[in-house]
Amino acid sequence: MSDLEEEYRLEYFEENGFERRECPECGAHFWTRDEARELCGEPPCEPYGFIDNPGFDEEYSLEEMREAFLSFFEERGHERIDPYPVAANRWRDDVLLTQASVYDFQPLITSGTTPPPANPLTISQPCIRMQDIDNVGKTGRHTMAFEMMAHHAFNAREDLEDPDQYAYQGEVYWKDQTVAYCDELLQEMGVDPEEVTYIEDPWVGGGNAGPAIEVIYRGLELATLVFMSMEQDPDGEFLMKDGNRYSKMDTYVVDTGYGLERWTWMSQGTPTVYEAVYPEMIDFLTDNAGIEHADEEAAIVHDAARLAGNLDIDDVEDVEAARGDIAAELGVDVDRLRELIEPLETVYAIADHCRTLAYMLGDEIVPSNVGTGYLARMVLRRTKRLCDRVGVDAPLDELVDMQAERLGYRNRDTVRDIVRTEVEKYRETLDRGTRKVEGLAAEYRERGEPIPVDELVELYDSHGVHPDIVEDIAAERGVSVEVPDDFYALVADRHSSGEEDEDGGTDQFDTERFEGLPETDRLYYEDQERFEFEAVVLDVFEREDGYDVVLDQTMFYPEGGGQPSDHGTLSTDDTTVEVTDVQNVDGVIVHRTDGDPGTGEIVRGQVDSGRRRRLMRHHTATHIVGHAARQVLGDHVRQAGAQKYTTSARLDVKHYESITREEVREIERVANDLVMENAPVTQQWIDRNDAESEYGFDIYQGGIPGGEQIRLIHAGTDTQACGGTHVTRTGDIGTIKLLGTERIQDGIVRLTYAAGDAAIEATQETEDALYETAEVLDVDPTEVPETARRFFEEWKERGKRIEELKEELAAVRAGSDDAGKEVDLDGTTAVVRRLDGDMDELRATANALVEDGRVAVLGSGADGAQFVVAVPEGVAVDAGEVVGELAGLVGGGGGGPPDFAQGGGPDTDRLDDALEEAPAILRQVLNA
RNA sequence: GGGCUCGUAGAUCAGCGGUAGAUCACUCCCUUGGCAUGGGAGAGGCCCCGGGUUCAAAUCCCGGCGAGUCCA
Repeated sequence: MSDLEEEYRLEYFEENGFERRECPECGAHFWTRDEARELCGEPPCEPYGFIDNPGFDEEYSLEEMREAFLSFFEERGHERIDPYPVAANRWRDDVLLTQASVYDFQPLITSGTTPPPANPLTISQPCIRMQDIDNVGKTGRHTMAFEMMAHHAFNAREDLEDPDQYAYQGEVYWKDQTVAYCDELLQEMGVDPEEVTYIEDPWVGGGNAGPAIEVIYRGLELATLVFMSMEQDPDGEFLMKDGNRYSKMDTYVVDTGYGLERWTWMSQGTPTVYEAVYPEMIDFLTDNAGIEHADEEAAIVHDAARLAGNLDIDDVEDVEAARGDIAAELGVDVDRLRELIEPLETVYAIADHCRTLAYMLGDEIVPSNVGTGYLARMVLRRTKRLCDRVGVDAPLDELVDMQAERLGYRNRDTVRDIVRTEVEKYRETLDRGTRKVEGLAAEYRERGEPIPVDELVELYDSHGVHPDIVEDIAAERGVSVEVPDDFYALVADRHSSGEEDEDGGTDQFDTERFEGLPETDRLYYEDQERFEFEAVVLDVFEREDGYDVVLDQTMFYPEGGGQPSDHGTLSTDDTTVEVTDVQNVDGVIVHRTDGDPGTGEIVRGQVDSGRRRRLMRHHTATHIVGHAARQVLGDHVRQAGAQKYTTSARLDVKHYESITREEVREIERVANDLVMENAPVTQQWIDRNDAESEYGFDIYQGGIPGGEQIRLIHAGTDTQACGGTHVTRTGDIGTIKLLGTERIQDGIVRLTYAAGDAAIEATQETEDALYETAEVLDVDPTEVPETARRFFEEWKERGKRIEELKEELAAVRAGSDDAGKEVDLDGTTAVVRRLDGDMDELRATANALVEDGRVAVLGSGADGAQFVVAVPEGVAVDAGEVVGELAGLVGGGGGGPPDFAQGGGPDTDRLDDALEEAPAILRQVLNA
């Protein structure tokens, strides 16, 4: 076991007169040139030393600092790399957002599977950390959006037996050079090297670990230098702070992080980081919200911010606790201080949130109720709330656009459109919620009770209404609300009730069996128009209901990329077996068959070409529909999933609104234009980094493949990384017919379409339905809508007329005395009558009789035996009881309120008997 | 990916096994010199769709479609 101490004994430290010290306050070990230094330099051991006293020779804006950093490393042999999107889920599925520059290179590059885009490289990577959201604006130093400036070097051990197993070889540079660069950069900024401390602080994360150094200057952590070189290993030599053991890896990576905002802040020495990073926006917002401070007030605010920076505040509770101390020190009342500072804190948060939104939406995240889209929506709504609270009335899309412009995004119109759409949606949600709360408030005021907690939870969880909003609205109506401290825990409880289902991925292929076999040669990439081949049977595995056949090469496409597998046959001279499924198991292609062709045999393979051609058309059509949708709806349209069949295909795309009929027609038109262009569809194997730099991240519509070489499909101007089989020219698709759109979740729209003969079939089906309808209506197909409308209107008219006639009929019946039996009940007349109509007629007749002041007992045998009993006001007969008795006689039941009841039963034969009994039942009930 | 809520008149919603309702908007009449308003009358419903349970379903159950919301 080792505690890594050796790892920090750098030659650079030795040669430059550094000494290793232990901080008496916090116990951390650190390196310094200053012989007199005792403390590590980091808060809380030491306060900030740069507020009102900038730490660099010159002031830098955000943009200037970014440029200074990147060119510094460029001049020292690093290639400058464009930043990656903040939506990290685009290239990895374990996280949603980019939170550090090294995220760009995980996991494929850090593990050595894929070469880096350059080595060494430098980058300024936008990052978003949602976990700091509550602190933003308040602590003076937390931001949700930030850029992590970095230089990275990817190294592999030089003593490896097989260096080519990794995508990069040898050492570029390691710890000494990394610290030397950092030191040099600081000095170039005008920093006195005696003031800098390098604190030992081992790093652990995501299964990797390594020594790391925090770079502290005037109380501010300016950089972290991480030397990622270990991986988790139960038998490892190193025990790290997470309690796990780690061992050295063959690859080791220089992972540095220099906070752009902090460097900018250091150069300006403003009280908070926000004033250094967003000066224009803060001016705009305070002006817009009408926040003005007299000189004396401004001085208080300034001093309070400076003091806050010196305190150990890392979250919101600390801020509240610290506020009292600060007020005391300034000799100001704490409430007055809060009154002065809170609006500013809100403004700071708005500026930061707008930058966050600019990154998110600029990088084409579409707000939604799932995934990164949900995070974007949350930030947006929070920002809107903050604006409302502090009185900023500038439209949110304008505020976000200010940041988007500054960050150089080109899709600003779409971003604004999305923000407007979202603000409108939020307004509707708020309106709905407000009405709901008002209703509840009225209800509970009546009862004189506070609104209970479960209603609060329901309002938040199901309707998105925050408890504070409920409190506000309820207070206006004089109803109290108690929000429990564990409110969010209660919400969480509602989510954990369901059992987690785990169906361990019923892997129908036992992958271990194929491990010893060589990867199958994939002939289907060589010629996508050939469907016959010869191959040698390498092995055959018997299964419960068939066989798994492995060949040396195959033309059969295995299921993948949303394209189902090929079907067909394998034949020897003696036998022919059917191929019903094909899967790729780590490069070994497995054919599921109904017979055993014989190991070692040479087989002729025949792919079902009709099926394959249909799948190819649908696959190429999928690329084209995606391309067309992007053109019609905007650049943010991105594939969220796709599946191809022989008769149709579907493509799920991210979009923030539902698609209109006009847009469908336009997409269809653009797609078919591409088909008619008859452009060649070509495949290209290319180095992944070349592909990315030439075509951008948008080639990864269907997910990110591994490996150094990736396969691109070019269809006209559309380029995508894709492993599927495609037609040779777009014209081979024949035609593309959109069959429908459907919103499968908020922010994702599904397009369903058919290509080629499948398109014709689908169209014919639709036409058949129309023609058949036209025939039934006996009109021309073009007149169907008008006729249907007319028929529907007439149908409604008739329904109403029938109702009226029934009423009239009932009145007439009630007035006539030719049928039925009259019974006297203590002076009230009861009419017992059989009347074979439906329930409506019985009810109407009964009502008419009641109008006359008579009790009605009506029975019908029209649909089973049915009764209606109605009683005028003031007569002591319970209609429900009477019906209950009568219905019992026909084998059913019934009931209702005392003045009007219905019932019935299946024994129609006994209806008359039951009516015979009615007078007796009436008297019995009357006497009861 | 999971949880929860909601689809009833043009709009907002109530009703939650037993005769489909309220408010606003709409039409007409009255009050007024006119308007705001006030009084009265009327029209307007495949109670989202499809199954099931029941004597009886807007109401309960299942499935679908549509919308909203919270969490990972």
